[in-house]
Amino acid sequence: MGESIFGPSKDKRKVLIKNRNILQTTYIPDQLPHRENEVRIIVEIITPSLYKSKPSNILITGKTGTGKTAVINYIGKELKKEDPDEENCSFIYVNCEIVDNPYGILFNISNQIIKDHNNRIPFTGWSLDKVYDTIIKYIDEKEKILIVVLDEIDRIQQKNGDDIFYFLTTMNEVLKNSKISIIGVTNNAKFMELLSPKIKSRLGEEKVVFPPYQREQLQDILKKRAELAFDPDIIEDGVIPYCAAISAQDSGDARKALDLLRVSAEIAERNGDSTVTEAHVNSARSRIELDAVVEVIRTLPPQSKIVLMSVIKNHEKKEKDIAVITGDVYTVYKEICNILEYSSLKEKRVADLISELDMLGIIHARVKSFGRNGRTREIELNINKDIIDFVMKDEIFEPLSKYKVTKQTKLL
DNA sequence: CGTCCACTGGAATCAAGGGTCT
DNA sequence: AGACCCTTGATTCCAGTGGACG
Repeated sequence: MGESIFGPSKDKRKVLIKNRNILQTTYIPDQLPHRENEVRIIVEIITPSLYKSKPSNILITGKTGTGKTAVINYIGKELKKEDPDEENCSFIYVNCEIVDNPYGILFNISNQIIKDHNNRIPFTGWSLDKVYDTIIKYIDEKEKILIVVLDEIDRIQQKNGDDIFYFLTTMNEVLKNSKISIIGVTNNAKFMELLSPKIKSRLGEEKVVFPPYQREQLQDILKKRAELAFDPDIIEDGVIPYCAAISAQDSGDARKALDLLRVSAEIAERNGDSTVTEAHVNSARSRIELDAVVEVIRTLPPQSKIVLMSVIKNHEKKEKDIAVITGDVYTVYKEICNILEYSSLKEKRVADLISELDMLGIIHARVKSFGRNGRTREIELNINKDIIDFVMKDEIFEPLSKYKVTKQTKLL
């Protein structure tokens, strides 16, 4: 038998994680420590659905990683246990981060209810009215309560206004035998303020706020998961408190804490170490940050990459204390498009792309008035040298290797 | 104090690409 | 085949604006 190229790597690698699933963020544990209170409140509100009467709509808010999604899915699972054949109520979960347009939402909801394949709603092609009518008809026949969870609900609002909420909340006025109640989930505390008053009062009949986890609570959560995922003595003593402390410091995010632990263990595995130490946590910490940004940039559409590149080029050339502004970015942007033989977008669109990059946290762009010199955005980079290098290495920029910003841009 | 710059921010509109329905 | 529908990305239009300068 020949030597496998995987041989050395396999020899070196020790399996430290006994059960990988448990450390994934999608895993729903059987119990959610320190969220008993929230579970109880929500369960109390939606219990009527088991008796075919409509629960109030709920709006759940809380920062990322405070267990909102976990709690709601957990409750969904338990609800299904109480009513296995969905005689009285159905629980429907839609993640609006993934489907964020009205048609998509209705499509998603309907096809979780409609079981027979012939009556399914096509994923595009119909008018919204038709989809709406079909759903209404279908669920009214079922004579039951529908609990629709809209996770990351602020995403829809952001892109499409509140038309869809109007659709959804007025369904009850048309429905005779069934009712629908909505659970909105968001990490944007100001989400409510963006809604029209009518929708606001409907959607927010009940409100539940998830507080961030405290350090001890995070520690507890991690410990419970670690017991399931690892054999004893794999994780060194200080590691879990350390992970908890780090995550508690920045906003009590349990997802981050879990990621930290998982990545630490993965790094240890790859190194061939037999335990997970605080040193691993430290390297995990920077790895996670780096990976996240790199991933965002890698998947950027080409035009956004070019805009980002022109921001970078502007900063390379810029003189001390002189701001890079939208106009500068646009002139360089056009030159780059020329060299790359890409068609260039108009000013407005590029300005919008700049805003998007800002929202992704890759750049800082805040509006500032320069008096006589107008009012525009002052643009700064928010990524470090390594990541800039990564951007430069992107294959679409190949023809750019010799290029330097030569033209004097406006403010220089 | 008023002017006036270089945009911003929002809305309306268009074009292309995914479809269904008759 | 032709009429419609929805979404996305881009363009066009336009009123509005913070503050340095005169």
